[in-house]
Amino acid sequence: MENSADREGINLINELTQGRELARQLQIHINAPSSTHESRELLVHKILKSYEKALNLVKSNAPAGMGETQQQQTGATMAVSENRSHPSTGITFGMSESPTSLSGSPRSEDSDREYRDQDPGYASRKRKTMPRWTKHIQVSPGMGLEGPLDDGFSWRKYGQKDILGAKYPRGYYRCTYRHVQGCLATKQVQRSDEDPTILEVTYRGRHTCNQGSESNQPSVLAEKPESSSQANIHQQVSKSQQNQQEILLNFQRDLKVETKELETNSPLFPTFNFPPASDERPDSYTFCPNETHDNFSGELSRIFMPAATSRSNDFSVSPTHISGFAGIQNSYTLETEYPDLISAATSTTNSPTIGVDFPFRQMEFDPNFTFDNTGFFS
DNA sequence: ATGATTTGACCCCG
DNA sequence: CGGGGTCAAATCAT
Repeated sequence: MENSADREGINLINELTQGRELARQLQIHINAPSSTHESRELLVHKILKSYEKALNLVKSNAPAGMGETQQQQTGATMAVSENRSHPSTGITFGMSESPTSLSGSPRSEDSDREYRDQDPGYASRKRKTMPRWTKHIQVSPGMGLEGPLDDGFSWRKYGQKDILGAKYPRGYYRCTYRHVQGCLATKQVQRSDEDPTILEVTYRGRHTCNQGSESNQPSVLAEKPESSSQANIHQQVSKSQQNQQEILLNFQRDLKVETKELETNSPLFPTFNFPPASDERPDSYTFCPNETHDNFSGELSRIFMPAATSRSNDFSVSPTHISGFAGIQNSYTLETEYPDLISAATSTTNSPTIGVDFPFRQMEFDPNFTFDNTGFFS
């Protein structure tokens, strides 16, 4: 059993380190002509969130009586003011800790209760490695696309629950093909109580069903045109999702080779960003390395820079050329809260690698997943 | 009739 | 013990 104090201390350091790194990136962004408004906003959002987390960590150790600042995704509210038909999304990618959400409460996920009976070890392990990331989706008030908004996959609602401290209930969705194809992907949709036009969509698990797998045809998805109540948006997204899934799979496969190089410094990870490509190929994966992980970046660039975008020091993000999904900017931020892995890494004598390989080896990436060019360590 | 949603109960975990 | 997540029967929609 680990003392939680150590763990929180590490997390605190991580948060602060990430905040610093994000601020640096923001600085670069400010000077970079290629930087977009959205990406900067996103960085601000992440910085704020990082500090919120850090504050929470401090508060948890501090004597009671300190004011409770509301933790909410301020920056996610970055309304894409220029176009209201362009809902914006800010995505946080995490795996063992809930992002600063409206509830603020820790979550426990057990989507596989059934399996656990037969194979507890398997189930719990699988659950722990289940990736989780959150999008903050802003929907325009007038539009009907909310709730289970169509992200290229078909979901089936299996529950709804009032969350403590949240105005609106949280909806639970699982992949429609869960039982047919054993796809364990789930998502939760929580409307922000501050701004009801913001949906916090937390995805969990990778789609193993066909809708996100290997078919590259333009119209693969939704063999089931359900959800007549909600606006069915164009679903070509899934194509790029499939692509990205493959790429990401390659990504994690290749990555574990390089992890040894990363033990040098603070556990910062490079981040990257590629917009949800409109069509078959996401044509610009932009990947932004951190200063400390150049070899990492080299490795990544090999994988993530299919085309001309090989300027590994550039932060060029082009979230503008989105299509398919009503212009939603998909920027996913990897969050690495992995206390277990950290404590494991730090306590192990012969492997000082700060769990660097964790996110890519154990995490399964989702097809509708895009990296962002901000530090994804939190 | 079939499949999705609703909704209260149940389970697990912190 | 309480909150969050899931199950599953009842209900609704197509």
